[in-house]
Amino acid sequence: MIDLKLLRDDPDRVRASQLARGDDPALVDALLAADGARRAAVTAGDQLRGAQKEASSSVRGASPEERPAVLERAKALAAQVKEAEASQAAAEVALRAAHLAIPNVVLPGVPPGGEADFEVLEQVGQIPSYEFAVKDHLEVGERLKAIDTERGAKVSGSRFAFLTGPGALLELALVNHAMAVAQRHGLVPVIAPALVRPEAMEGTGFLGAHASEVYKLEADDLYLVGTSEVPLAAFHSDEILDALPVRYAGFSSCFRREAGSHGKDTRGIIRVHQFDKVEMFAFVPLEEAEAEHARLLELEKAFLTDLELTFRVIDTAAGDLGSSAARKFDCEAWLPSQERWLELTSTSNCTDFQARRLGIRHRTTEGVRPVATLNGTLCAIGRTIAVLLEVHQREDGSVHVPAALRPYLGGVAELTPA
RNA sequence: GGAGGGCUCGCCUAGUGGCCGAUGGCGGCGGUCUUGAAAACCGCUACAGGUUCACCCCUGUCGUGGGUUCGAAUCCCACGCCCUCCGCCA
Repeated sequence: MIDLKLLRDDPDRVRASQLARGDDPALVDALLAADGARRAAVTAGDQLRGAQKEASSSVRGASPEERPAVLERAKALAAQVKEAEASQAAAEVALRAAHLAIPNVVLPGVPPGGEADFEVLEQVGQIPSYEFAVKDHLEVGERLKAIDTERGAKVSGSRFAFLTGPGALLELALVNHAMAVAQRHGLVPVIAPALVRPEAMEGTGFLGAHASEVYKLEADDLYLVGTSEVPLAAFHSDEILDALPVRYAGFSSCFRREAGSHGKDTRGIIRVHQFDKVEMFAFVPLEEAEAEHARLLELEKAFLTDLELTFRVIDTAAGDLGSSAARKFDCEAWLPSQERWLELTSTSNCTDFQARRLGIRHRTTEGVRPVATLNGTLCAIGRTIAVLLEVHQREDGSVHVPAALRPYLGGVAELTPA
């Protein structure tokens, strides 16, 4: 939810943000109108309630003669209060609906436009070249007996895979390395629930435009999370935090319906319904959000560098931001088999948008204020394995293991087909 | 799945129709005292909304929603959540 004070003070900024995202600026005016209507309803209700309160407390002191008249007056006011409360409730509902319709206000500097309008900030490493015909990650993985998509499909359907042998060990190594890095930088390791209540899902903004991406367990009114951002954000919901910053690194399985991506990335494990991920999450004062965002990006870059991958960093365009994000940086690694960049990590500055919905605040000298929330991928494991297998493959089918991962793999320097 | 118990201000707790936004303790903050600290004593100590430059003031909030009533933390109904015991179970 955006800050209504900002909207009142500077509606043009919100309109400009809507335009940059390619969303309807008229929604901003609808929200302004709903806000005004609610305020009028609240004021009217407060006055009536005050009068009614006075009337009912005068009932006790009334003499027997005047009692019937006083009671009559109090009753009449009670009826009016009831009406006023009904219209106040209606105004609140209308305001909330209008409020939820507006995504976060983008930060200055975010490129306007859609998915293709990102800005490349930097490239780390050289695009690798190979003196043999590169295989894609599935072929490499199958020869290593690390990935089994056929049995994944047999057991669970399309877009499911088994990680076996070296594949499974690689996952554990990546998790361990990610958690070690996280701890070294002061993030608290967390194993998060993958099933959450509707409030958590809604509060993080995943039930809006992307609701069809989400698995829901109807019988239990629970959702399967698509990222541990959801449980990590909701971890402190309805709390007033004493000391900031608070930083976590959460591990969980992630579930995505991939409803709108038929025919896209169908091969291998680049786009599957279930994968595991280590996600960073930070709660900081609003003024420190941008600095924290830079910090999360640095951690992501360092992690990819540890894995000896080539990647570029992009500043995502406004229209490609999630509804909660005010700015988003993606790290995209080079995928040799397709000779293209593939998103491996993503870090979003959600400013106070999620915190407002989730009721996460902290005390400042000016009072209790919503915090800023930020998230960032430390390691999306399945996709990272896919890229590692491709980038570090050799002609003989073996795969070079980056030095950073060796301690977690019994010291081996390469994976070889059995 | 079966049977009970409970949800009040950061934590614990008092409170069975108007004098309750709500008692007391702990914790926290400020002050007195002290070279400093502790102890003791005094004071302050929820959030949201409306109005306001600000103070004041007004309104709402005792798990949530509804009902009864002139008036509800207190009575009624529904729901949610937490806990305990039994059963089952990684």
